Amino acid sequence: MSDFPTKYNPKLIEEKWYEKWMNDNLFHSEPDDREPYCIVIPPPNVTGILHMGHMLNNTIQDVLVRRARMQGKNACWVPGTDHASIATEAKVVAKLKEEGIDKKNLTRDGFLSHAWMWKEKHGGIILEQLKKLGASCDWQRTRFTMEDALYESVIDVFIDLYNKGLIYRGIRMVNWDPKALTALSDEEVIFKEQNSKLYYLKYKIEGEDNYVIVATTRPETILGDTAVCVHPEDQRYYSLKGKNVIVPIANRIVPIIFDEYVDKEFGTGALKITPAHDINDYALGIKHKLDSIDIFNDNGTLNQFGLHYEGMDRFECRKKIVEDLKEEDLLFKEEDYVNKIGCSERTDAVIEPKLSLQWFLRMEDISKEALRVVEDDIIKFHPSKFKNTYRYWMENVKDWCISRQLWWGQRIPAYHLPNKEFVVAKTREEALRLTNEKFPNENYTLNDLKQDEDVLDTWFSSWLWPLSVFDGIRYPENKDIKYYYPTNDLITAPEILFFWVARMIIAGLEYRNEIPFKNVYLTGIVRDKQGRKMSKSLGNSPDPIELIEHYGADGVRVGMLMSSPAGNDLLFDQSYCEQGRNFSNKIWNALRLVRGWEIEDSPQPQHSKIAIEWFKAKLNETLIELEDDFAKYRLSESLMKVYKLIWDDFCSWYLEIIKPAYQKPIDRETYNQTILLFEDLMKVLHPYMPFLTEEIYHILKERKSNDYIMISQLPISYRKEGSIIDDFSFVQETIGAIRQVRNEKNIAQKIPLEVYIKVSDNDNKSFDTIISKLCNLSVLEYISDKKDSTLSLMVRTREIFIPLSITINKEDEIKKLKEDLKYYQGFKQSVEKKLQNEKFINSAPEQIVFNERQKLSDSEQKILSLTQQLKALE
RNA sequence: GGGAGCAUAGCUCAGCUGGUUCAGAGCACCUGCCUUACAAGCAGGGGGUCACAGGUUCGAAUCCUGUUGCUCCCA
Repeated sequence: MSDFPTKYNPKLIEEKWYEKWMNDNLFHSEPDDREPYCIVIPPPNVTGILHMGHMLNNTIQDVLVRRARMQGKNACWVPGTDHASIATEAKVVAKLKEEGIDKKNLTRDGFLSHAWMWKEKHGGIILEQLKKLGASCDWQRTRFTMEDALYESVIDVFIDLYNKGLIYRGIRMVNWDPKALTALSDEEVIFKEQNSKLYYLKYKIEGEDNYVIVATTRPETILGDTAVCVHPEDQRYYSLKGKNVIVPIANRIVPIIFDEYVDKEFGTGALKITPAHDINDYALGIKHKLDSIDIFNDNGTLNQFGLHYEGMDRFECRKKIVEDLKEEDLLFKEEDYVNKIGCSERTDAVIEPKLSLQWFLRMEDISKEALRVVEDDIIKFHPSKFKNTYRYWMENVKDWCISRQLWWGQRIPAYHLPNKEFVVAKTREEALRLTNEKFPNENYTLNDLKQDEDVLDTWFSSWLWPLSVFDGIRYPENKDIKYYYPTNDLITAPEILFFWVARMIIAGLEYRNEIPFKNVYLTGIVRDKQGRKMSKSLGNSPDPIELIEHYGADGVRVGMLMSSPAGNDLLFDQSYCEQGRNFSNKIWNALRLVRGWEIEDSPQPQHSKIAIEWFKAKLNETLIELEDDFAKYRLSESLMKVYKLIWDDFCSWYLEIIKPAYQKPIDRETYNQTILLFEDLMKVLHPYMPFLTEEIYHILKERKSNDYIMISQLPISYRKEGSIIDDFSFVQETIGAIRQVRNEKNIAQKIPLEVYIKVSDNDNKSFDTIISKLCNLSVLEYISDKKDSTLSLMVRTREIFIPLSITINKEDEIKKLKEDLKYYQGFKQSVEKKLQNEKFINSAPEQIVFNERQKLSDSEQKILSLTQQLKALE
């Protein structure tokens, strides 16, 4: 006992076991003839550090993987990171800047070597932190989206899709990040509410003294205006048909066009059209064949079309142009206005819609099958409500802009030729061959080929993740991909349902004609107690590593799981971790109790025998319920069931029953059985609390050096039979009722009580020794008559009498009995009413009617006995 | 503006195809206990017009309609 402190200390234990598991290579998986169970990790960003979202996400994955492993499956959890082109490039640029190096002065290769150095130094942080959490990833399979095999896979896919005619190059309005100097996808733009101003500008009508007033939030873009648009049915502007207006400051003459797109209610009902700088204007520009004047440089300053504002930043220019407009009396008025502004997810710069030449993937056709497999539940979403969101996106899918104007990423394998044409090929040599095939008369040489400067969107790597981690793109017949693919479960956040999940489904179907995973478990967002999203800027996120230090990884895992029913946001509070830690301690102390017993070869007491029988049934019942919970991905409920099985059923009931008197030995049979039950409990708990359970597993018994709980088999459930669980719950109610008497009458546990039970036809006396033991009874007898001057109580329909040495308050007892009587009389009446209703008798199922009859007879019996008790008292 | 979802105890949530698992769990709270595994504990207890208003039904937290409030997604 001296080796076992009263408080469980996770620190050393967790380090010890993780190291042993690693040394014995228990996380590693190779294809064999067992059923595979595979999860690929959602690759965390290589720039990141572990946050609470990762903790939740990876705890769930580890629970699923560990459980599968203990079910005898060949479990494989593939870890890795993605290269996060924009975020990483931004970090590297910033770091170089600190060192006085400007990216512009570096060559592409020079910059990339800095980026790789940065990656080597910082890229593995999250993965190392996951080890502290207990994650049983197959670290030998760790992948990175920029490593050679995965890089090549991305390039192969690009070439293949290009050759299939699915990738094209085109001018489009893209979301331009003027800080990162790259295009962003729609999903990388965050709309934020902002207080701004609505300016009302005067556009003079050509040849008249009149003007049209146009409202805009972006007066600086007037320099790119090529029309003013009004609604064709707007009476205010009927007279303007066929006329032109003069753009203020630019003094350009532009037409007034009519289109139903315009909202008559907004502003003045007249809209300025700037096709180069607004997505809607762009569409109108095409429709009405307007010119498109781009007034910005890539970095958000004005170009030569910005006239005398050239070189000025767009926001500076806005201020200046408003002043100038005022001066020229072209500003009619300005008013406060709240609108939503698109900002870069990574750099927070205000997005500039910009026309540019980009690479796109045609999405419409390849999305169809990906929608169907989710609609038909071939891939199941948990919770299923996300099917709606998925459908909406897939039915309105837009072409995917896959190029980024960066260096850190897979460089687009397209080679531009002096004749403005290009070829797509894996190598420069191959490109030249293609070129000469295509343009045999030009006699181009290698020096004429210029590779595209852009890299591919990071998601264009991640969408291959379930394939590329097994090298399934380059070698589709290799044994890993054939064995592990399709993977089983994907655990991720709903925010990236489209970014990532949908695209993985598309890629899987395209390249293996098979779904990439069977289930998608969508976790909630981790929020603080006030419901705010946890973020670095708010500083409301606890440091996960500190949490682990404080509560133990097991405690934190329990805390995360307890607070997170599937798909719900999780209002995280450290008290959940505290609950997890307390649970560790509870189990630890149960171990201390059991290990402290001295064993003796004596006959097994009856109460222990029954307790073992009951607890086995209870364990079995829980195993069955857990199977159902896991089938439905209800992890927090499953954990709660194990929690209660251990805390309530095992500790509070089972151990209290079999516990020998102080300093008395326990019989060998009960002891052995208890060790086995304890071991089973630890196995069931292991997926949730891997460290504590491994430790206890080894304290319960001497083990061989290669015997670990993490690779043991989960207890297997059998068909439920017998009524011991129901019988025992009646016993629990009885004990509870007697304890309540003790509590109310303030009788200490050490004072023995006498209890008399009124005989009935179906008394089951086999649990009586348990009642006597747990209630500390000196007498437990069955009597045929009621006992006078005793306290009486009812458990279900059984009457119990307890003689008390202290005087009982007659008045109180009568009052209580009368209240009970009134309740049961009312209850009986309502049941009778139901039974007298012919429609009920005719239309309700037989079982329901039978139940009602049962209720009636039970209540009658209660009323009878209550009446008798009252009579005896009065 | 379009779409989706949610509303049950102080908090976080279960509650399946309407009917004894029908009002439940954990935490928090209250009372009494330092009982010899555990005060990070033990025993017991209180607490909800199931958002509101209608409807369907023999019967509604559960199905339908509307109202209110909140959340998310898209524009």
